[in-house]
Amino acid sequence: MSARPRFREQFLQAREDAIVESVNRLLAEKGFEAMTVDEVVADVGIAKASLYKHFTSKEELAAAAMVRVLDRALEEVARLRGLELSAAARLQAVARWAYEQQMAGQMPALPSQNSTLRATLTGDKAYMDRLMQLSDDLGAWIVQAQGQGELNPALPPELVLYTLFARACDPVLGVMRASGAHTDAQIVDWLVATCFKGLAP
Amino acid sequence: MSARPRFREQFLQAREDAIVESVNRLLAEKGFEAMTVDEVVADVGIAKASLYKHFTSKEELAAAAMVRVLDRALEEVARLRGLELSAAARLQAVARWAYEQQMAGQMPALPSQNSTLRATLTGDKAYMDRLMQLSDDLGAWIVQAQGQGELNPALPPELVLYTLFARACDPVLGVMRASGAHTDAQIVDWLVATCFKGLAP
DNA sequence: GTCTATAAAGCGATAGAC
DNA sequence: GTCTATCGCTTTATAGAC
Repeated sequence: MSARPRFREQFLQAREDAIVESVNRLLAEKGFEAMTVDEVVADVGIAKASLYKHFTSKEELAAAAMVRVLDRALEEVARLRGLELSAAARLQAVARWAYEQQMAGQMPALPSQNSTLRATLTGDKAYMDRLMQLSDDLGAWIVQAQGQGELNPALPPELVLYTLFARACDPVLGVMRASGAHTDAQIVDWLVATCFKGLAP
Repeated sequence: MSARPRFREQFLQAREDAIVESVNRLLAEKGFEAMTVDEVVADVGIAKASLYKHFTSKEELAAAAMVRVLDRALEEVARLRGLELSAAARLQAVARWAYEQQMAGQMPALPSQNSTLRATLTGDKAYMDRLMQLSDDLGAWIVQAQGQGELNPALPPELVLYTLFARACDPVLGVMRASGAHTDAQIVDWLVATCFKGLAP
């Protein structure tokens, strides 16, 4: 009911975007447990109480960051849908995209064990909607690729899907980059190849 | 300089073993950050101050658990060396062993980001000795398998090694088991196959 | 060496003034 | 809505009696 709601809304939206972007980066850098709310507010340059007017808990911060990355993943999926590629080639492109995001420090990493975080995520409609949308999109490509003999049909589609999700946070990338012996592009190439063709020749 | 040192030593050794076994299980179950020292002492049935007479920090607890699992891995490697198998078959057997350990809740999971933990581990001679021994053993098999054309020679041996270490904590196993749709043995088979042959047919 | 009790510090979350 | 200041809880680690 304010006199000039749109200006105010835009300002608040921009601030929320800045918060989520910072959270995204910190989650990619140190993970959920190691990231503190104090770090986030210091990075954004606001007071902690102000942050808690936008997000009611640390878990909701992580959920917002996940919504952001899922939106970008869905954008990439939509872009790939417009290209003339086989289903397997599209899945490979998605995997490559995920590795490149991780290489750029843009892939938030969440612990799979934390129960309160899981509860917040599963209760977040925005997150669950996007997660299911992405799973459906990739699942269709997986089944299609298996039918075309480009993906092992003996593997359950869910296992392929979970494997792709897991490889998006593959710790091997960080270790290989830390060794400093190879270029980022070379590492990504190897990881994509290992994911789809394995370690065998 | 006690009057009956051997009895006392044996008792203390048994208590330390009980502590490390509990830590190993808790690390496999909830990870380093979520595991609290209070949980450990409650599980073992001793007072917290008593635990700190054996181990001077939570990080050292994790290091002791890692030494334990590395010892078991080295035992498995020694066992495999006695069998008539190709280098690639031995690596595959090691991967299978690691997945089975994880399935049994015996594979401790450490965060790769925690810096104080990393500092303790790299400063722990018992841990570093075993880690380097295992890396050398597996590295020899990797180079051998690549020379025999059973492993992709285009991949740097270090990438293969890190991949095997990473798959030992592969989160895909936990998600697949949670779905409850497949047997443990079937899941392990799929994961080993995916690791070496990839998602492609 | 083991215990009870407590110190010391970090962190998530909030109260209340503006 | 934003700020400062602080609460309340958890957790690691230790002091001191036995």
